[in-house]
Amino acid sequence: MLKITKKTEYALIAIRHIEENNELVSSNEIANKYSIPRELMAKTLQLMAKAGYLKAVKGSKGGYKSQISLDKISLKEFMESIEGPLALIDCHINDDCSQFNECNIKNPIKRINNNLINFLDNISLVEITK
Amino acid sequence: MLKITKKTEYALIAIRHIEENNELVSSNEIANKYSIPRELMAKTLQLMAKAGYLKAVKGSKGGYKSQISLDKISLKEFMESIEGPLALIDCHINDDCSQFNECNIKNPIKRINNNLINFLDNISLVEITK
DNA sequence: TAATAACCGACTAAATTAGTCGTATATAAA
DNA sequence: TTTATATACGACTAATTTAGTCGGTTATTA
Repeated sequence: MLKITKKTEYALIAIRHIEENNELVSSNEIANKYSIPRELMAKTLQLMAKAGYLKAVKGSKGGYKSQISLDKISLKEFMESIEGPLALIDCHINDDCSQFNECNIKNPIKRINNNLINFLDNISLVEITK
Repeated sequence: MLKITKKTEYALIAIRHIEENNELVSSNEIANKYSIPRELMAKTLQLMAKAGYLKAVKGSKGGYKSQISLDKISLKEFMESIEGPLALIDCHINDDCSQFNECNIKNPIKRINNNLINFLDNISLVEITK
């Protein structure tokens, strides 16, 4: 409960590592250094590149470099671009809960959810490098 | 990611319902009203009784009643008594992460985790009834 | 042309969460 | 004293989500 996924965890490890390297860093390099499964690290980096956080360079001697300032991205934004919308319970995202009408906690939970989102939105990615 | 479980969700629904009823409320009653699986609701209520939040009365005409003031319990405390310790990632709880030594985000995540726990600890259960 | 790297989708495995079942015990009421 | 209804509890299965793997493609450097 309330866990972040490995994918997000690996993404954070990668972004910090890349941020602290001026040169291109390959997926393999990161996977080895932090004992992360090769393919999974690769996939995650591809996601990050797609989201615009990283610049990818193909081919031998290729790799990734950072394309953002960490202080401009919030943890909320970063996580959502990797995992999709965040919410404590599903009905906050897709509205199709069969129990919805009778639910007596939907409003309170929504309020708490918003506060949580807000909490994450106020944490900048720079925090990860400290 | 970052979801609360159904068990916790059902527990919150139940505690609010019970709180708004002076009389004994049975597991079946709650399960029916909110379309929650009978057995699961029962199990969850038993957990809450064990944790001391509810008083259980056995037998026909039995059921549960509240044994706490919601304003004295935090959401963190309530959730943990149902699900066990909260943490964004496992190494905060059990320390046995094989990647631990090289991990470059362990401290930042721990800090963020503590803030999150703190956030939940500052929300009282009364919030659920508003 | 060989080696290395990103790219991508489909797939399998593992873990967690959700829900079920059977059985025991307690109590009220017919 | 029997029936109905309730909590109590552990073992089990099902469903969903998360984690990880595999095969094949394109791009670039040496």
